[in-house]
Amino acid sequence: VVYTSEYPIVYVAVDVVVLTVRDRMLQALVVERGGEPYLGRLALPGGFVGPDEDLERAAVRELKEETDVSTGSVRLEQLASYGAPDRDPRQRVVSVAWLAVLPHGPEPKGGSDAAAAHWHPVDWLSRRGRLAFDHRRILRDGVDRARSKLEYTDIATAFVDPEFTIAELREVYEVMWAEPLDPGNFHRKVTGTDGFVVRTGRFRRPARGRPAELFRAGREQLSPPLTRRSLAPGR
Amino acid sequence: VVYTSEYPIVYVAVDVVVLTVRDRMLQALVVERGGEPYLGRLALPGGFVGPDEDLERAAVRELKEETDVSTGSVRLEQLASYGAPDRDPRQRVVSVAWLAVLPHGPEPKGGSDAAAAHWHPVDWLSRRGRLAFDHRRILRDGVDRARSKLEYTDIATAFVDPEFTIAELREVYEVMWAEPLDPGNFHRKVTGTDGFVVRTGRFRRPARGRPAELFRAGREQLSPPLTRRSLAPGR
DNA sequence: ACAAAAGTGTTGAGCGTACACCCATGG
DNA sequence: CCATGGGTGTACGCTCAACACTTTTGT
Repeated sequence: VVYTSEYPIVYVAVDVVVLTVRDRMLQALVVERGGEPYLGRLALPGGFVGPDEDLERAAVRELKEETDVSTGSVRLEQLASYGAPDRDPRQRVVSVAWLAVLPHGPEPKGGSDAAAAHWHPVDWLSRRGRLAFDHRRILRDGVDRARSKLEYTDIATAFVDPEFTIAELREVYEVMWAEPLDPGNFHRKVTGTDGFVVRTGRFRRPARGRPAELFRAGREQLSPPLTRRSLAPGR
Repeated sequence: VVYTSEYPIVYVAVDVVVLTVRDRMLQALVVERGGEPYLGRLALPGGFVGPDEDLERAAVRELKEETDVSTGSVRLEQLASYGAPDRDPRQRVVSVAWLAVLPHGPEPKGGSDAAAAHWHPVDWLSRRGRLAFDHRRILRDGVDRARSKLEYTDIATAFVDPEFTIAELREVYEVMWAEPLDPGNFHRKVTGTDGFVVRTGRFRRPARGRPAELFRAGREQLSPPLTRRSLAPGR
């Protein structure tokens, strides 16, 4: 089938910045490109939008094709669109980028594929990792967005399991902001911020020490926010 | 000329939410549609992206075609992209929306055109104004963005002239948040927030009362932010 | 002199940082 | 018993909302 248009053709794609915390590092999901251009380079998962496909649905589909994550546990949010005329050497492509946050970095699908997806630390990707297209920029924008949303939304709860301890939540903030937080003050602040977390009454036994209470995520917008200034001041 | 593609064709457009404060009201620039679909309805200024045109450049071009504003005094920021398959009844169109903020709502160009642009209060547009396509949603997203950016950026300075008084800046906040602010505390907060505003040493005489010092905009990011909570609490 | 708007002083309340301390478990 | 991590108590310092007050103009 050949499609025709009286206007110049612009392709529309989606790319997804998929973030997780593994081994106390912020990591992102990338695939190795199996074709030109940028053959063999790392790239964000993504692809073209289907003819009658909603943009968000396309992002979900691309994400599912790379991981085994169930849709329910993914939080997808639109980041921005990237449309520099020369961002793809083949033809004009405008890409709508999305941010997804997963708990615990599940193993990606089909590890034997040529285009297998892998987790890599964001620090490494943005320094030594030579990403295809403008994906380094997109990754940076996604990380910046997640980092700032920690303050005024419950996005941190998307990095942990549905039931989590306050210490697990604290680890997310510590990794994202790359600084240690006072455990006591963090606990008080999180449990004291209106509907941020909800007690379950159940507990989990850590390797050592007193059992920690399990919580579930509450409302999405935090007020007052958990400012970085207030959680990680001088030190 | 006819262009061909082996993939389904998606058109890429830009739409611009242009905001200003006039007559103590937040107003937006809209055009009356001169063709189908939505003939005669109000719509955000916008149009298709040129074949080798950057997205931001397309937004600037559309804005210039409707107003006489010089590029320098416009602040453009990407809002989001809208791509529901049925958002345009003719064909698949993905629109990249932008936010622009102007001082004082200059008169739009070519007031005699059928597709003349006009300022309308945002309140009216979002209630009684029946906007074309999903532009009501885009307008709301743009207003929400501007409103929240008042707290942690200097976006308010884009609503006033390059040299402005603190009272003019306060009017922007009062209109955007729809609540009166304490003049004294506002003055202290703004002048005390590190590089937000810079004294010029010059003054302006108001109709009545003591002359007000003129300031210029300083750095873009505010720290600490001017929180709405702290500026407009109980009352 | 008075009204009006700009701008400064002041104070009590509340928040948050730092750190001490207690709690509950495993070894 | 000790070590370890979970969680609470507490006090000093800082911010800031409220509002009184001073400054500088036009009429």
